Amino acid sequence: MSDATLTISDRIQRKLDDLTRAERQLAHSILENYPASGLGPLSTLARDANVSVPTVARMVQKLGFKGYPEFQAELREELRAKVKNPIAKHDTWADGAPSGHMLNRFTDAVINNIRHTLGQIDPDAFDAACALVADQERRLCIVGGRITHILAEYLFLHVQVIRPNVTHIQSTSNAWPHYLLDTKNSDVFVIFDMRRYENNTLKLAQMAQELGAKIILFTDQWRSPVHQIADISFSGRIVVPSAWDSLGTTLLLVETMISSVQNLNWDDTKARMEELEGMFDQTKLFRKFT
Amino acid sequence: MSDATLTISDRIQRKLDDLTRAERQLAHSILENYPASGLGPLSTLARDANVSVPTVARMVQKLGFKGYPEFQAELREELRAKVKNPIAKHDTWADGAPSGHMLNRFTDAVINNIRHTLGQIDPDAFDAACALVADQERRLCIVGGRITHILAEYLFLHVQVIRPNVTHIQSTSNAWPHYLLDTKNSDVFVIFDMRRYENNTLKLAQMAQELGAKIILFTDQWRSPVHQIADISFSGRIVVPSAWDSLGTTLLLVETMISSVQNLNWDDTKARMEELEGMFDQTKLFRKFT
DNA sequence: TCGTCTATGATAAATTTTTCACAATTCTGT
DNA sequence: ACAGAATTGTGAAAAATTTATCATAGACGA
Repeated sequence: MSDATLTISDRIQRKLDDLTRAERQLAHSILENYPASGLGPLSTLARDANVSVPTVARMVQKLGFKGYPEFQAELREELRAKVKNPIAKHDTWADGAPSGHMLNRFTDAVINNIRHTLGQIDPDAFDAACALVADQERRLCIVGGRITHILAEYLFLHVQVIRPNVTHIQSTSNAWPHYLLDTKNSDVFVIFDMRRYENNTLKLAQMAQELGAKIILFTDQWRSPVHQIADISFSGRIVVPSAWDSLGTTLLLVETMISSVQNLNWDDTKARMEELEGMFDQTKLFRKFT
Repeated sequence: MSDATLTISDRIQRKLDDLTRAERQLAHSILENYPASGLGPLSTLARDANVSVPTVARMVQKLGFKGYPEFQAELREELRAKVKNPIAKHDTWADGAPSGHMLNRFTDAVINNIRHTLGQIDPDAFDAACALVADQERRLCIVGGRITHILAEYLFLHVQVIRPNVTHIQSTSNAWPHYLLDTKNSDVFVIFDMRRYENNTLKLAQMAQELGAKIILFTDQWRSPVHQIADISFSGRIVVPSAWDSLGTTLLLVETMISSVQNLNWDDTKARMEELEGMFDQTKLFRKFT
């Protein structure tokens, strides 16, 4: 194995026998809580290990680095790689396609987005949002923009089955002021607003807020201005190798929300689904078999 | 929650709204590969985020640290604590939520679906499908059902920018027979049909095929009957812990297709996008800043 | 016991990094 | 369109960290 693939920890252990007493003492101190201690100033490291400053400098050179900063840079690089690692494990997603194939590049990006987004989500806020959406006492308005209206509609189509009193508004249409007429302060607005934030969406959100409605926002990592007035907001990463953004992460959040809301209202949902099934049967919309 | 128990990542996110543009840019850069980037020199961090050196210093103070070194010290402390903790962090996606939380269960399922689906996709078929969709000589019809029409519309909204001569049909509407009137045998139909396969969709597909059109199908793992007559079909896994199915995997495929098609037609796409931008500017639909 | 050689640490010099003060720019509200 | 405020960047000064030089202590063999 070449040096490039060895971690610094490995390199230290391999060299351990060639080191002098003070250096070994230092080495053990580094490994003690690795890699944090190596990322601080040289002098701190020396003090913690009870060795002199030059000892640290010398050992770092013995390990093959030009100087302490170079040693630190590699430690950071190692940390960076380690944090990324759980995804990188799957080198290629579509077997048989080169790793540079769009299928693999895109999937990588989406998984990355998901990891990032989920890591930053506050589960309590998420639960609170689900509870609001599930609350049948409140009227629910779902709002989407030029592209995001498809997420709004997706959420609408499902929540509609779970509970009554749900509306889907497209902020890009000019019909939305009508919906605000009846807004009460118990109402809940779920708003989707992603890059190329829309003026209409912001206005609608402001008016809804002034009327006392609760606002739940789904936006991207750069955050729609609606964020300022939203009660709860979720920002999903949307960067992919494309001229456009990805809705993948946000869809995941929406689907999870649907599932949670369904659980909160399960008794009702079950009854409503059965009823719906019956009606679908009559329309002959779906195939009965295969 | 006191500052002591908050991670720096949390603190950055909490402050995000109080930050200025450059500072937010920096904040995202720090979170991008956290915590490695914050452990390097201030100047490197500034360069990576494309902001000036004092901007970094100022933000760090806004976060409540006396200076950059103190900020770094706490980052290291955080890393130290995290490494010491024997908890398998990669077990869960949403830190702070129990592994049984819906967020984690759902994400697990979706990632699993993606892995499964991508593993079975034939890249050549995928490329062939993209080439068909990109071919401007052919008329393109995009067809969706009761739920899947949102994917159809999503694809439509994007392909519409990339190339002319695209139509979106909802098989559940009763207007679709009209679209078949002009079908030529060079036409391409992209059809979405997932569980609760729809009678109308099948009929539409059959008629299109009889008229000589090419058919590309997106379906689920159990495969819509349209599969029998489709030229190319992709089946995505859709099982999640919910009473409903997930469109996540299929959305991934659609977005990847959009990106590939965009690349195939890049010269045209670029020109069309610029034109579209100009038109959007005139509508004042989108916000110019923030 | 002495001399030599290596290991170690103290100190000073050099370099890098951080902070500060101020000017240029951008944004906001009238 | 303008004035005032806020934001951002430039360059210099201050502080720190790292590196180099050198002296001392200890180990080992003669």
